[in-house]
Amino acid sequence: MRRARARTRAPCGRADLSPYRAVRHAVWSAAHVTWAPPGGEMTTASQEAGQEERREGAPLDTLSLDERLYRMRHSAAHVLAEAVLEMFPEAKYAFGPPIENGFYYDFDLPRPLTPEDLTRIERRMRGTVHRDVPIEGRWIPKDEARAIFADQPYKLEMIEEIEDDVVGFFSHAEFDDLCEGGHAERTGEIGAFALTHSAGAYWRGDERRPMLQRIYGALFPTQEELDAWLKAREEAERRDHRRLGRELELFTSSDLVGQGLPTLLPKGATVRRLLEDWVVTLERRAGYQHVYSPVLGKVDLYKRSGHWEHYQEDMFPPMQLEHDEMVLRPMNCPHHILAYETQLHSYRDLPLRIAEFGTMYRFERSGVVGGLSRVRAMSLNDAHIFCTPDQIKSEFAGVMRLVEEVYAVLGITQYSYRLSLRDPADTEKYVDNDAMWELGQRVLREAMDELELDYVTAEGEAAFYGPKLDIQIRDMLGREETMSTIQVDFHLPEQFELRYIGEDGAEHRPVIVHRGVLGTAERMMAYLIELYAGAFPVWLAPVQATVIPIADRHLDYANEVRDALLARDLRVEVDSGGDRMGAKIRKAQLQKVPYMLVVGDREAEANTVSLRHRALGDLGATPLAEAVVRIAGERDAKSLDPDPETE
RNA sequence: GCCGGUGUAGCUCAGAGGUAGAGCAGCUGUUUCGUAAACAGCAGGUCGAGGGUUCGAUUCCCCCCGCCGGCUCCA
Repeated sequence: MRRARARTRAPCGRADLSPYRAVRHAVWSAAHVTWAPPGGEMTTASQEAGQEERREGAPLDTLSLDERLYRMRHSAAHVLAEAVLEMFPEAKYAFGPPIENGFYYDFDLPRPLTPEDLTRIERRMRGTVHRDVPIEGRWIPKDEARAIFADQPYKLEMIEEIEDDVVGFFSHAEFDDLCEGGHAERTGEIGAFALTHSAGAYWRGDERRPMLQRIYGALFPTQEELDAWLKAREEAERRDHRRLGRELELFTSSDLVGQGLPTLLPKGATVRRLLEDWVVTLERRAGYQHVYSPVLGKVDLYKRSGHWEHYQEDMFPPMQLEHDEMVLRPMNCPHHILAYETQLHSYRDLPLRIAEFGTMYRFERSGVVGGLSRVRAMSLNDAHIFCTPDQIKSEFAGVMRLVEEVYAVLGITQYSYRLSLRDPADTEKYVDNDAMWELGQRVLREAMDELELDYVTAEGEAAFYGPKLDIQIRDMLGREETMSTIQVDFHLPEQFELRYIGEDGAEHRPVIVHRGVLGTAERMMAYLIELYAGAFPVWLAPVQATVIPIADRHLDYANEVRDALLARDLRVEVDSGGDRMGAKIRKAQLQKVPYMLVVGDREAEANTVSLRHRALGDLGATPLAEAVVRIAGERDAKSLDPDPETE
């Protein structure tokens, strides 16, 4: 198995593309996403470059690289920078790597860019591509680099951070860049590209440093591939859960309520309740016990748990009551700990699994909230497993089984594992206890290895109290989010002085495994809306069937059909409006109702329905009883649609 | 929170320094129809909030708020 943790050096001066991030892209590319480069997994060019002779005058040759796309995208970033520098001679250029579907470059510019600027920049870039000039690289001494980039503060900063005596240098035409390569040989080999948008980005990804302007471009070897990607992106935008949420009447939000506080409408509430009931059932079978705990509590509780010290910034500010300061809970671990503490436990009680589907409140920064995937009131499918240290691995495996079952039923196939570790240097964010972290991280690694699962590691992504294994999914636009998470915690048991009586009659400290399967109901719904493009499988569909009477005289029979479905506990509506049948079908199609039951004279006569499926179309005359069995059967089997992609 | 964009009817969007328009949805009427949109009429907006410039602002300027794209953060 692959422990995907390679040392990578970022191009154009190894700035803010963290090793983890570079590798993460590689894993996604290889395992899940749209392209796999000729060599299979995307080895970054700089890994190869690192094996070359680093001395002054040595050719910085990348011909051996079998990474054409990487090189095309990287060179396109250089061509972009060249165009921007021509248009804005006073511009400072910072960092410009190839990324998954293209490239970007960061600039410090005298004024904000407009869409027209992008058009002009793009035109200039095409000129450079057309001129087909050679791109050349070599190693140069640091002093020479300092002279070349004398008026480029960002480049100078990068030069100073390079430990070698020589630095990579690439140029084409009049354009120079500090860069360790992975480039096309000539600008004519760059392929088909388009500048997509510009956005702000902090220098070095650090919010205390200047905000630069980042220009993003998409690039593929051929125009056909680029067009296909642009088209796919447009389609992805059409299944944005925020858009579908409105169109399908799933949820709404209002600035009268506040940012990040959406309201689930009846149809969305139906979906959530079904998901929730189902997962609670699975958890009960897996030995979890469910509790309810309050959303408001004294700040002292969170001081004891450590949340206050480490998490205060992310909590809603406290409210002052008569004698106490109260806060909205950001997590419910302390409550579950209190549930554990109501009894003195024997080792025979363990593992004890306390679960709750409750809402947490987190004061997310205003720029990040949106839709259902990033909210300030989130309903966690949370549980805390109190166990002995030697039960951690089997509990971990049990959670993974649960996650896999849930994902399989929902049809979630594109996800990756991320082992989130602490950043040892960050004692502010993380509980300061080296031994505890080492142990927790080792246990998680071992557990993953035993399950033979591939993962990437991410330093600085852990919870404040312990390391975690996150399961990452991507939304339709490729943005990555954590869905499920499993966390090992030696800290909270210590804080609350938890204990159990062991076989030896002595007191021992239990371990807590925190875990979320759905993550949050909100984020899971956002994801599923996009995954299904709003066409929920029958078991989750807010309306499972619409009965469509052809004319008013068929209303009585339509109601009979409805009642037959209701008798099997199906969610059914009769469209008794004045529209023609075609319009009623269209309405039901647009609402993504799985089944339409058209009834007219023939059907009323023969006690049949004319069955239509939203994806399969007209299925023809079907005896009413048969139609009911079919729909109820699909519901009970939690079947996925034949092919949601093609809808 | 930061950078940029943006905010006109329930939704999607036009418009212009002289107090606004379309399509869909809604309502009413006519039509009773066979697998993705029948026809007609009606109604619907302090043009995101506040301030300023102006004889006059929804339009120009400032500030605030929301939304969108990123960054940072994160379930």
